Amino acid sequence: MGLKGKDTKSLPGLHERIWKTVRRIPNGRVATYGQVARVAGLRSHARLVGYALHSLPPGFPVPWHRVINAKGRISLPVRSRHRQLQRKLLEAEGVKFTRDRIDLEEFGWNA
DNA sequence: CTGGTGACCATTA
DNA sequence: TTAATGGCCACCA
Repeated sequence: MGLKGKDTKSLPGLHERIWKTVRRIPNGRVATYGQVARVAGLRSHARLVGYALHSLPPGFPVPWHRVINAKGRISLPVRSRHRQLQRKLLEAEGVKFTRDRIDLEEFGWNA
């Protein structure tokens, strides 16, 4: 019954769906791209989550920084400012990094 | 239509 | 532990 990956064509506003889901991640917690995709009902669209966040209008009320990759790391380019900003925002919420990694067992969102 | 791209992921070596 | 690989598919030029 549910969406099995291919019938996403008829779904309108995939980006909105994704943003909406990201808005549900609690303060001080993180979710992976794949997890966001699953919760949004878009199984095989982990990459689209990254794309959707990338194309997020500046100042749009979505906690994009709470989304990281499956390894528990920030996916943004090492050199970019956004990467530093993301880490800063997370640490300000109490998320701890061990080297460059976040313990998903401890800070992962229980959706 | 076609082909390239990517803020991904699970598996394998 | 990291690195490579194949799959994934909406988006864009």
